[in-house]
Amino acid sequence: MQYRPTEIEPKWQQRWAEARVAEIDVTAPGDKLYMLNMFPYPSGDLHVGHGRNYILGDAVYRYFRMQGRAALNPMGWDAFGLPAENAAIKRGTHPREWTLGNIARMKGQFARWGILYDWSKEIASCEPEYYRWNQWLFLQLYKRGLAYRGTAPVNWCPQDLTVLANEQVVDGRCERCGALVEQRELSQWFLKITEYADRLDAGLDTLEHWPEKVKLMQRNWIGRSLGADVDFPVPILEHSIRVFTTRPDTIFGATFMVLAPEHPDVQKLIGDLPEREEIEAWITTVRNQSALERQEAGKEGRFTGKTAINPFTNEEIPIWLGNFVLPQYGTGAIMSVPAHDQRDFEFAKQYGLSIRAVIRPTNGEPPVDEAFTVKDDSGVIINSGPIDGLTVPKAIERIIEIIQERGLGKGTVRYRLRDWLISRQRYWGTPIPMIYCEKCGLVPVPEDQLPVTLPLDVPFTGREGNPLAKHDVFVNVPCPQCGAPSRRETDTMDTFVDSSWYFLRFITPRDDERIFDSKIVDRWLPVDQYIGGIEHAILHLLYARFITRTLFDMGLLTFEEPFTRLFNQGVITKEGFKDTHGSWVSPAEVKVRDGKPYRGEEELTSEVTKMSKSRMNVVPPDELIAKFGADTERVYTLFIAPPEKEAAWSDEGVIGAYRFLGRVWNMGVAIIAAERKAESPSVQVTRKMHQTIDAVTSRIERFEFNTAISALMELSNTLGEAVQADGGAELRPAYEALLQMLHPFAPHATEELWSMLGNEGFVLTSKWPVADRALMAEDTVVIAVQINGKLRAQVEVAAPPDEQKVMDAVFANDKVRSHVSGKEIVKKIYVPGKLVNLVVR
RNA sequence: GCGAAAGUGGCGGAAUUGGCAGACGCGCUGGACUUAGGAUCCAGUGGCCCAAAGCCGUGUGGGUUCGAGUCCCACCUUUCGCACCA
Repeated sequence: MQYRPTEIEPKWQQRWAEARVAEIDVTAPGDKLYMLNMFPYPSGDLHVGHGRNYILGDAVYRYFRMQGRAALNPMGWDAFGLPAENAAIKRGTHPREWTLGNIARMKGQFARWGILYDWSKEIASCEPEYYRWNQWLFLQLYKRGLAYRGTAPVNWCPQDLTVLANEQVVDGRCERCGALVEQRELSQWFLKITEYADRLDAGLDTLEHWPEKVKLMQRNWIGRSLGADVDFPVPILEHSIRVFTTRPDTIFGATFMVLAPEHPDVQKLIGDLPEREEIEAWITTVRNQSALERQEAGKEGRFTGKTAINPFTNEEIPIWLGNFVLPQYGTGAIMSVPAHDQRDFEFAKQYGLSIRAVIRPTNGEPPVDEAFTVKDDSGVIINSGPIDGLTVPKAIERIIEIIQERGLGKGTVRYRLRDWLISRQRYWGTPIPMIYCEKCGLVPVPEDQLPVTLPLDVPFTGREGNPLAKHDVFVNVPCPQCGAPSRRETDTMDTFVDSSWYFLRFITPRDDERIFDSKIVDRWLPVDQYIGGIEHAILHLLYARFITRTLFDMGLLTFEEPFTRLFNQGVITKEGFKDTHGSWVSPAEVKVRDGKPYRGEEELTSEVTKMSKSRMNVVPPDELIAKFGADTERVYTLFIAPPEKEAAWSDEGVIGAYRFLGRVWNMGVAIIAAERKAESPSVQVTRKMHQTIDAVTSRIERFEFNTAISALMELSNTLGEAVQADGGAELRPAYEALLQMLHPFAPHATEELWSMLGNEGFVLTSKWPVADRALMAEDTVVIAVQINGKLRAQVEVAAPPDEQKVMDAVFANDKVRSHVSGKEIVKKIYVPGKLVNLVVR
C-alpha cells in the first residue's frame, strides 16, 4: 500500500470538521490556553509564504491539545479596508462581495492545509454585529475625551485620497500605495494615545515573552525623553519663549535659539524686518515640504534680528528660524548648544554663530570652542558656574533643581509619539458614529441607535473622494438631541481600530448585549500565544495595547497587556526575475541558458525576495498539495529554517519532506504486516524513542520546529533500520510514539496510520508521550581523550562514568600510552561525562 | 548617522553551560532495481591527499584558555529598524 496523500487528506479534514474537534465551550472548565494567529486581511488567494504563519500556529495548537490543554484557536477576518474598495472601482464588484468571496476562498485554503480553527467563533469586522461595537468603543472613548476632532497638519495620500496615520507613512510614502505623502492642514478625528505614552512605555518592561526587537521598536516609536522645559526671556515680546532640552547641563553653552518656522511667535519677531517678505516666502516653502523634502533640503535658517536672554549667562543670544526644528515635538523651539550637539554645530558653522564648549571630555584634553564633541557621560562640566566640576548625569540632575528653584522652568518628560489619526475619507470602513448639528454642534449617536449601518447602495467611481458623502439618506439625519436637520459624519475609521480589540470579541462573538463578557474574557485573556508578522511590530500591537488600557480604565478588563507571548515568524523568500526595465517577469517566460536567466534574447536579473504576487514568485499551495499533499508542505515549511528567520523556498527541497513521510508510511505498513515478534524492542530503539520524546517536546515548546522535525527523522531512520532487521510487531509502541509526535506537523498521514494500526479515536485527542529518563540514558559513555588540546583517542566507559573509572580506562588505552610515554603529565582535566584532557610536557 | 541582529560545506541549516564542528535534509557521485527514471532503495559526500596517516577548516586580525563556531577587543560584510525628536 502506497502513500497517497491526496486520497487521505480530504477524508481527515472532513472527519475533524464533522467531529467539531476544535470547537470549545468557553464556559466549560479546563486548563485554558488562548492561541491566536493575527486575523488576516481577506485579500484573496494565499501562497505558501502565508502558509508558514498558519501552519506554525496549527502545529503549536495541536501540540497543546495533545498536552491536554483546553486550547482555543479562533480565526476571523480583518475585513474592512482599501483594497476591497479599489477592487470595486476596478472591476465593478461591491467591496462586500469581493471581501466575502475572498473569505470563502481563504477558508477553503485553511481547510486544505489541515488547519483547525474554532469556526464557531468566527468574526468579520465588516459585519454590523462586529463594527457596531467598534462604534460603541468610539463613543466610550469620546465620552472620556480620548476621541476628539482636531485640526492638525496631517499626512495626505494623493493617490488613495485619504489621510494616513503617522505609523502608515514609510519613508515619506504611503504604506499602501507608495505615493509621496503630502502635508495638509485638516480637521480630523484623533484618539489620544499620547495620554497613554508613559504606560505604554513602562508596560514594555513587563513583556518578558516578547521579542526584544519588537519591544525596542515600540520603545523607539514612543520615544520617551527626559529633559527640561526652560523659559528664555525675549525683551521685544514681553514674554518668554519656552524651549525643551534633554541636555540642560549644557545651558551655559547655549549661544543661540532656533524656532520652527511654524512657531506661533514668528510673526511678532519678524514683523518689522525689511526682508520680511522673503522670510515669509521661505516659511511657506518649508511648510509645504514633506518631512522627507525638508530633510533633503539640508539645514536652512533665517535670522529674526531679535535676541533672547540666556537665563544662566544673562547674555543676549540671537533668535533664528530653522527648518530642522520640528513644530510638533517639544515646544517647537530649541536652545542651541553647538559645541555639544551635532545639528546645532552644523547650523552654527553654516551661519557663523558662536560656539562655546562647556564640557571637558573624559580624555582630559582641553575643550576647543570651534569643535563638536559627542555626548560623554563622564565628561566634566566647565564654564558653567554652579554646576562646574560635575559629570554630565549629575549636572543634569542639579541644573534641573536650579531651574525649578529659580522658577525658570521644570524637569519634563516628552514623547515622540503623537495622537492616532483614525478618520479616513473612504467608504469601506466603520462609520464614525457622530452627527453635526448646526445648533448642538457635534452630537454622538446614542448608543441604542447603534449600529450606524454602512449603506451598500453607493456608486464606486474612484473620483471625488468618499462615496458615502454622496449618499443622501445616510448623510441627512435629524439631530438626536434637538431633531433639527443635521449631517452625519461620513469619515470611516482606520481599520487598525477594528483590529485593536478583536481578540476580546472572539470569546463571546455573538453577544449582542455588550462588546464582550468581562467575566469570561477575564478567564481566557490575555492571549497566551500570539503569532503574526513582524510588520505589525509597531502599528497593530501598539494600538491593541493602547485600546486594552482604555478598556482597563473603563473597568471592563483586569489586565493591561493583551498578549503574554508574542512570536513573529519570518517571511518566505524565493527567486524572482526582473527585466532590463526593472519589471518583474513571470517564471513561465524565463529560460535558463549557461546558468543565466533569459526571456527570449533579453538577459534577466534574478533576485531572492519576499514571496508576493507582484513579484511573480509565489508558489500556490494547491498545486503543491495536489502533487505531494498538505502534510509535505507542512513538514517542509517548518523544517526549512528556524521559524523566526527568513527562509528561502526551494522546489527541490520539498521532496525531502515527501520522502520522509513516505518512509514513515512504508514503515507503518511493514509493522502492521509483521508476523515475527521479538520479546521486546532493542535497547537502542527504546533509548532513541525516549531521547526523541524528550528532544521533540522541549523543541516544540521553544518553537524550534526545524530541529524537532530533524529529531523525528532520526527516530524514523533508527526505526527504519530496526524494521529492516527484525520487521517486528514489537516496534509498534515506538512507532506509535513517532506518529504522535509527528502529528502536529503531518496531521493527515498520522491519523490514517493511527487508524490503520487499529487505534480508536484521533491522534489529535491522544495523550502526548512522556519520556522516561531512566530509559533514555546510555549504558556506556564514549569519552574523548585530548592531549595538549588535540583529540588523540576515545575510550568507552560504563555509565555513569566517574573520574576513577575514566582515568583507569584512559591510561589503559594504547594510543594514549604511546602519546604520553616519556612525557611528564602536568595536568589532568576531566569534564564529567565528556572528555579528558591531559596536558603534557 | 544612530540602534539591533547575523556571518558555519555547493545549498537550507545543526551544535544547553566553552569540550569529537557540519546533526537532519536538499543537491551531487557511484551502485541496485528497472523498457524507462525527475520513482524507490543502498553507499559515499568540508578541504588538501590515489589512499591512509596527517594537516587545514565556522567573515578578517588579535586576545583569554589545557581547549573557542561559542567568551573579550578591533575591523569587514549583510540584513532589519529609526532617521533632524533637541
